[in-house]
Amino acid sequence: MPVTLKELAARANVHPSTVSRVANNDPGLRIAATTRTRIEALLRETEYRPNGVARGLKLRQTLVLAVVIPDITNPFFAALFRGIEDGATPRGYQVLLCNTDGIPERQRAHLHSLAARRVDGVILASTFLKDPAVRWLRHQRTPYVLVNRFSEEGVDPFVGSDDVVGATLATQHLIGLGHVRIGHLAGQPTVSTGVLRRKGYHVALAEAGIPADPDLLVESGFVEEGGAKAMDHLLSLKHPPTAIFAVTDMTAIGAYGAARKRGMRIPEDLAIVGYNDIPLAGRLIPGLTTVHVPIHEFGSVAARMLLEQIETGVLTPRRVVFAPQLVIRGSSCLGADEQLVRRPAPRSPAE
Amino acid sequence: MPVTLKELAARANVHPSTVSRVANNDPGLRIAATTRTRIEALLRETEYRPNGVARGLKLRQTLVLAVVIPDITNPFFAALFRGIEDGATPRGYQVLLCNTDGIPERQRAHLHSLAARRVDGVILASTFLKDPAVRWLRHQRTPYVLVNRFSEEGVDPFVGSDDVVGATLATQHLIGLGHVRIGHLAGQPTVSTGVLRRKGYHVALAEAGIPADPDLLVESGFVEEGGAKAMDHLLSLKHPPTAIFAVTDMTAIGAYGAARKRGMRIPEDLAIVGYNDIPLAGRLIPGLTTVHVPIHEFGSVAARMLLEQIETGVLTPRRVVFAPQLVIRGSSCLGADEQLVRRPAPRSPAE
DNA sequence: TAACATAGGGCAATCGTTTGTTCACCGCAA
DNA sequence: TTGCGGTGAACAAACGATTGCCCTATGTTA
Repeated sequence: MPVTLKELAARANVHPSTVSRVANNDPGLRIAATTRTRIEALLRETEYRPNGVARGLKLRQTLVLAVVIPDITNPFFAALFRGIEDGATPRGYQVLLCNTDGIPERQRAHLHSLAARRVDGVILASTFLKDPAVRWLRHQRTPYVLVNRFSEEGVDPFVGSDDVVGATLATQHLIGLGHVRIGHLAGQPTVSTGVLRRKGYHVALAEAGIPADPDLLVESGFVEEGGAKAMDHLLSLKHPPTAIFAVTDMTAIGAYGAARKRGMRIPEDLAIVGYNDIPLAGRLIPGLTTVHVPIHEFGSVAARMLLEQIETGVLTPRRVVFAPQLVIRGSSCLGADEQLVRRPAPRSPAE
Repeated sequence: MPVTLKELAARANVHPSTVSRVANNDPGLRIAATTRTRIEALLRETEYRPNGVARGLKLRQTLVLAVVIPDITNPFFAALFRGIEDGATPRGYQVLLCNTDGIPERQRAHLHSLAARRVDGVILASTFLKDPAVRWLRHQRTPYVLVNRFSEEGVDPFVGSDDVVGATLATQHLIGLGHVRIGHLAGQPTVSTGVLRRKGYHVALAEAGIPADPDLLVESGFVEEGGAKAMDHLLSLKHPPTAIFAVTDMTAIGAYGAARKRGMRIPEDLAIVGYNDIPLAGRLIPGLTTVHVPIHEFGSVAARMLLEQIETGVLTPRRVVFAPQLVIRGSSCLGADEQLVRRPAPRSPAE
């Protein structure tokens, strides 16, 4: 059992409050040098560390943050988490991780537990558009930051990338390669990234004067299996696409599988572009052309924004939006795997 | 601000303790039906949930577990974490995730914070042999379970696989394919998995009457970069190996890269076998032959063992050891990617 | 000599729950 | 009237720390 203030006080023959003040280095404390050293020796000897639970009760802060995501086995979220932890740990916070599998009920249940635990703040990366969970957080006055997806434009603290720009970049790249029948493995329209990347896809087509064939846009969701199914459907069309923009790298990986099963070569028979540039993307064969976003930085910036909120007590709906960059690899251009990177004027974190 | 017992008591015109008993459904409570319904209505209306911090202080349990691992972006640990969470959440626990990057000092720092927070238990997957951190946990009487790696044989609660058997299986497979110069990308001798897989490798060689060439065993550590470097070194030998057993799938992936840089074909010029069967292994091209272990189950079993310890208060050094299985894919045999699995009498979780 | 600083700590309330014990009241039997 | 048992709740003491205020010596100043 760890030692308590009371025990130390008894051993040093002083009042617990005195030990506490010494331990916390209370600046206004007047104390005899001998008493102080006696107490300090005791503190070191017993390796006293105040009970965090009691401290949390009194001080109304737990030094715990929570991260709510769909699934940590998705490399995107793993990298994101590292960023968050790297931002939080140096400031004395530790981080609870909650997986929801994208199920609203699980998200709700986690958030309720977290609130009961009085975590100091929450980082949410599994938000839907108009998400009631976010409204609830706002209403509870729990500090929070949304990452990657937002719930309502401009209302919540948010860090992510400019999805429209990124998707446009990706689609333009395929157009530039001469593709005309470009398919989109799309995210759900209930999620901001789904909507915005879809929009970017359409913007690029329109700018190039290519009519958008509705048959070429199919909803795949954000993970591998959905990507495989959707791709399979596209490839069974009478006029299948020659290129694909996938809403997510994981979706693109699903597409790889589906294409290969039909004996198609990438990129010769089918060019593929993803989104996020997860570490895995560069390891695929061929490498996956994708839209790079600074995932780790998403996390560390989100953590810092959250801590700022917590420490100042002000909830500004600040938005940090990174400019995405296209990373060209072999999945779109034959032989591009010597990693040529085209950067669209990397405007630094906006506003 | 969430509502407190005191406020509810005032609104219901009863004493806080009464509200508490109603909320907790105290079986020994004698109360007028009308009072009870009045309080229950209030509880529902305000969505009262007791302050977990206060509760934790009083009850001496936080309903928080902690997981200490090297790095969540390693797919092995991501899968492990999911297993743990899936085991813990249904019982009302949430889980703190701590990354150490394998640095003892960070592990120590995390464990100290966790102890101060009074987490109910710790799952450690980043243990060294004779790890002082483990001794410290034992000494603190913090419930804990070691996963994948152990610190001292038979002393700690542990869940993992039989590393010697797994490594033997992997090496025998390569021998069976006719390889004689078989290299090993080895883990550090300071870690149980490093030692035991090395041992399995030697056992298989010895059984086959193949003399172990010390030049063919190089320490690579458990992650990609080390694997690449070590592989590169092996390939620069006068008599390079024709086959490799890598201590870990990530190490094997590093080896893929190094081999490819030299223009070698897998498996024609170099056969590779890994360990763990992370999800990524099956997606590589060619698929990675590897030793399958039930990662997710490691996690859920560890969580259940930990909860049992917590709830019963007894720390039995129970060991759950799974029998590993060889999964043959294209990285060792040309054309094996139709996923043939050889199972060595899957003896179920041993004592 | 009385008033007053100052040094050196002690006191006690508080954070929000839980839980063993006590208490007031009522009806009923002796 | 007294005593007793049962109801229906209130009381109060924790859990371990923090912090504003108070108290007692001792020395200093007027």
